[in-house]
Amino acid sequence: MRADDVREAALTLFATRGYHGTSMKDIAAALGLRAPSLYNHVESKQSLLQEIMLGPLETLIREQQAVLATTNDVTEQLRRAMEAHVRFHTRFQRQVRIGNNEIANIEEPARTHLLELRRRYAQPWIDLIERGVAEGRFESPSPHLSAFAMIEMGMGVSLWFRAEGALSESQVAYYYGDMALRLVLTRTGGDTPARAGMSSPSHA
Amino acid sequence: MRADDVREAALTLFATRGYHGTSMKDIAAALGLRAPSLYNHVESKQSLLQEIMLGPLETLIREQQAVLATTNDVTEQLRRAMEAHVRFHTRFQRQVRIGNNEIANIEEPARTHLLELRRRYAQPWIDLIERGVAEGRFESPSPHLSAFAMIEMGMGVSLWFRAEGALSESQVAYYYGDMALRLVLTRTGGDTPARAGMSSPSHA
DNA sequence: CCTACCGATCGGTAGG
DNA sequence: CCTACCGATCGGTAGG
Repeated sequence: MRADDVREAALTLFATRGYHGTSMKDIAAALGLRAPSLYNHVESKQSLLQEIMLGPLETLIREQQAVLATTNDVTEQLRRAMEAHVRFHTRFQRQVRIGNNEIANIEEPARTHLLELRRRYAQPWIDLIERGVAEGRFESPSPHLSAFAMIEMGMGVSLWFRAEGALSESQVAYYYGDMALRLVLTRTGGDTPARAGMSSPSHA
Repeated sequence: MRADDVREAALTLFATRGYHGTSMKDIAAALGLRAPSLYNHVESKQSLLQEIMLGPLETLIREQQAVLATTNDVTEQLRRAMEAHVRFHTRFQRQVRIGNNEIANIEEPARTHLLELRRRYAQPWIDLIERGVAEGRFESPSPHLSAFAMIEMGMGVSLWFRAEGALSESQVAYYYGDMALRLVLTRTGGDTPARAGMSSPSHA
């Protein structure tokens, strides 16, 4: 029995029953243990929640930084940022659900830290759109709103994506990448790249 | 003291502290009462949650039906559906938060009913996009995904909208209406209407 | 509308 | 890893 096993059990239970709807006894039972035994591996129920909520968000931010460094073309950066965003939300569905639903239940100072990490993740989207507008490639009455719309749109994938479903992770990622560009690309610009659609992704 | 006062107090507390994070004692205290007195007005804590989660969703569906009946033009229907969607999400922010965060805590059979109402709300979006594609006005590799993207995008408004903010409810609604069209309008179509932008809305 | 009270459950500790 | 146990809190009822 490792601490990660406890976290994994807590992850599934928190995601399906909610934080307060899950007891330490429930988590222990999922592992074939009694509740007090969990305290040999984790500090508290609250610390489990904080690790589940903060860890994946830090991963998401790292992945964003990595993907933005792969090109300087603002259009392609936006496309790849959305693809990475969507891939994350297909892979960490339980964590995203907890991250969104349990904000009221994460205690300070972790809560403030979480909201700060969220802002830190959103900022590059805003910057990207503002730069695209400055370069005349994008149009947006409010880069803030456009960024929020894109982020929220992609988070929704975590609500319905199924690995066994009709669309693969990559197909969904390409589709959302296209949609992000649709939201801001100038309609008359001769530089608008051909849209990939889902049957002919522009890159692997 | 009316039952509505109890619901209103529960609404604010559930939205900020979560369902299980709010006790009947908390709700009573917000009204200057003791917990047992609440049972003269409401049946149970769970019934409060169910009313808060189901009532607004029924309102949303009614408003959707009304707005779709105002025109037969599929483009204009989509625009107005998104505007109504966004207006709802600026006006019922607390209810939307509870509706999204407490799905694990609403008991059967209300939970199944809630999910059924959600499907019933999503279906006209899908139908609309499919019809637009059939008419050659929209393009979408998957009307389902396009619909989910639009719905989720608009729901995000409930997370950040502030009545005292820089943008009015109408400005945000127009902006999101434009974005919905951007997601599906054919780019070469001569029938694409001029976009309103936020400074010159196309209609009041 | 209140006080008094109920059984159940909670997160967590003691001690081995 | 367990049993035994703690104080606290919960939703709800009795009875007036």
